[in-house]
This record gives sequence, C-alpha cells and structure tokens, in this order.
Amino acid sequence: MNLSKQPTVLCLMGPTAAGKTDLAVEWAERYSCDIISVDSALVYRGMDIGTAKPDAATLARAPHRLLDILDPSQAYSAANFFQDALREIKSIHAAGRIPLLVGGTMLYFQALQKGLSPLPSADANVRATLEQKIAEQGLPALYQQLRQVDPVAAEKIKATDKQRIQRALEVFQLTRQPLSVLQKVQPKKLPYHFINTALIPDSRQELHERIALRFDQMLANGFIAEVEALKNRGDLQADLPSMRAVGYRQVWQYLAGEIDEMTMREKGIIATRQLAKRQLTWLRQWPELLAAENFTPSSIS
RNA sequence: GGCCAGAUAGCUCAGUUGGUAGAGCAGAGGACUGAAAAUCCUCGUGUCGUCAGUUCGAUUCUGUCUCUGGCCA
Repeated sequence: MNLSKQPTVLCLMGPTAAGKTDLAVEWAERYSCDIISVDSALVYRGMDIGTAKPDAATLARAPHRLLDILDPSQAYSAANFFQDALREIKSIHAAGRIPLLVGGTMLYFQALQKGLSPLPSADANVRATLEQKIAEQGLPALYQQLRQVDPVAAEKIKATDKQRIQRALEVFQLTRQPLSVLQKVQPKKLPYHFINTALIPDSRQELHERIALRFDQMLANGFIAEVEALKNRGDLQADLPSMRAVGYRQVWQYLAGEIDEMTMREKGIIATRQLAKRQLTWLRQWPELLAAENFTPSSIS
C-alpha cells in the first residue's frame, strides 16, 4: 500500500541463481514495469556467459536498463549506480510506467534507498600511491596512520580490512577531512515509495545445487572462451573490478596456468556459493522485506 | 601370497616422548557509504579404522583383523 503518494519503485532482490530474471520478466509483462538491472557485473560489455546475463530473447520481451553500459576496463561504483538508476527511474515514471529494479548487488539497493553521504569519488592516483605504501610499509603502518587522522573510522574498520583502510585514507587525502565526519552528513532520501521484495530459496542445499549446475552450464556454453577473449585483449588485468567478478577471477587464474581446470570449476562454484551467502546476510537484515511469492499488484496501488 | 607405508573434522593433513586432539580448505553466522560478484570478522567433540593386550589411564605402545596405496613375487 502506498500511503505516501510518492511514485512507486518496485525492487526484486535475491541471491545469485535464485531465478530473479524469470520472475522479473513475468512481472514486467503483468504489471507494466520497465526493468532496471541492479548488478555490478552485468554493467560490463562482453561479460555475458559468466554473469548469466539475460539472453537476447529475454531482453526482447523485457528490456533491461543498465546492462552493457561499460567496458570491462572501466570501474563502476555505488555512486555511479545511484545516478544512473535515478535517471532511469525518472524516465520510466515519465513514461507512466513502474520501475522494477532487479538484481543482487545489495550495496546498490542500499545506496539508492538510504542515499550516500557526499564523499569524493575514487581517485586512481591516490589509490596507486596507497597501494605502493602498503607494499613498502605494510598494512599495519597505514592502519596506524588512519588511527591518527580518523580514530572514529579506525574504530569501526578492522586492521586487516585493506580495502576500507585504503578508502578512508583516500577520502582524507582528497578532502583533508575524516571519512567519519563526512559520513555524518545525513544523505537525502529519494522521494519514492520503495517496495522491497526478495526471492529467497527455501533450502540452501537446493541453491547450492542450482549454483553448481549453472556453473557447469556456463562452462559448457563457452565461459572459458569468453574470458580468454577478454584476457587476450591485453589491456585488462586480473585485479580490475570486472575481472575480480565471481567465476571470471577463477577462469583467469586457470588461463594464466595458476590452477588446473578441476580446481577452477571447484573454486568458481565455491565463490558463487559464498556470494549467495553474503547476499542472504544482507536480506536477513533488510527492513520490511516482502517475499516475492506473496507480492500482489495491490501492493503497488 | 610376501614386504613397506597409511587409516585422525565434510576434504587435505598435522599432532599427542601414554593423561581423549588442531591447522588450512569447505560449511555456518555476521559486518558493509564511490572496488561490493569487493573487502573483512567470528565459529572446530571428532566411536583419532576394528577387536584384544599392557597400563591407574591407550587415539598414542604391542598384537590382530579390515581397508587403501606402493614395491616384490
């Protein structure tokens, strides 16, 4: 029920391999929705098989926005998503339809619904410098530095969490202000009525079986060749966000001769399971979450 | 058939000079503000293969049987 009179935004979340796409296409046709993808890997062109990107026939039935918008050499972010999604939501509302956001990148859903504090975006130079410092001085030294410039953030960030330590120091270098101070600025919430639904599998074991099955299907469908083509471009590196994606990382290691094919398959499946687990952790904490099976059009109003 | 080496957590293994055991991986739970399919935190009772012997006490020593590798016939 929408008592706020704000335009509705329908969200369909769920772990990988839960069957979100099929349900989303069904809803799109039934409820006059236009789909916006909420997925940090589907944004990349040339990454189709390993991301389980909807095929051409599916997209013909129900177009997905925010698919294939970037080259794998580029980085994307929650803030980029926020802007892109907002633009698409406005455009869909303007057309008199309902935006249906579908995906498994939970940070993106959160960024959109809770908002983001005004922080500087990533800076490649600063990151490279910090990376070098870690190599020279070690992570503990950087963590000590963080404790000095931003004790509040250091309290929350674990001394072993390289990525967050780097980000906090990056923000400080770019703004001369502690991350923890900048984050106190309450982000403005978007004027929408978000309906949150999730497709959550009844049994974990069943999900694990589906994940293994789907990974084998990807391999049978030419996943290795897809990664090989990307690797052969020559300009992509294993540490790019795109190439760190589940499956791509393992196939890359296989192609680099670091692991054998059996190990690649096993590690790929394991990484997918672990991704699903993290997604489910988000969903357990998500407020006012409606089981997708119980969703009815009356909820849209 | 003989000899040798193994048999310990779901998996790969370590270890106990005799006082019932611990790593990695997997798995589970959690965190999450511009890399998020990322990054990180917490969680380890299992007839220590069988049966018997020695012993106050055996997973540890001895014997026995079973199984698995390897070598020799």
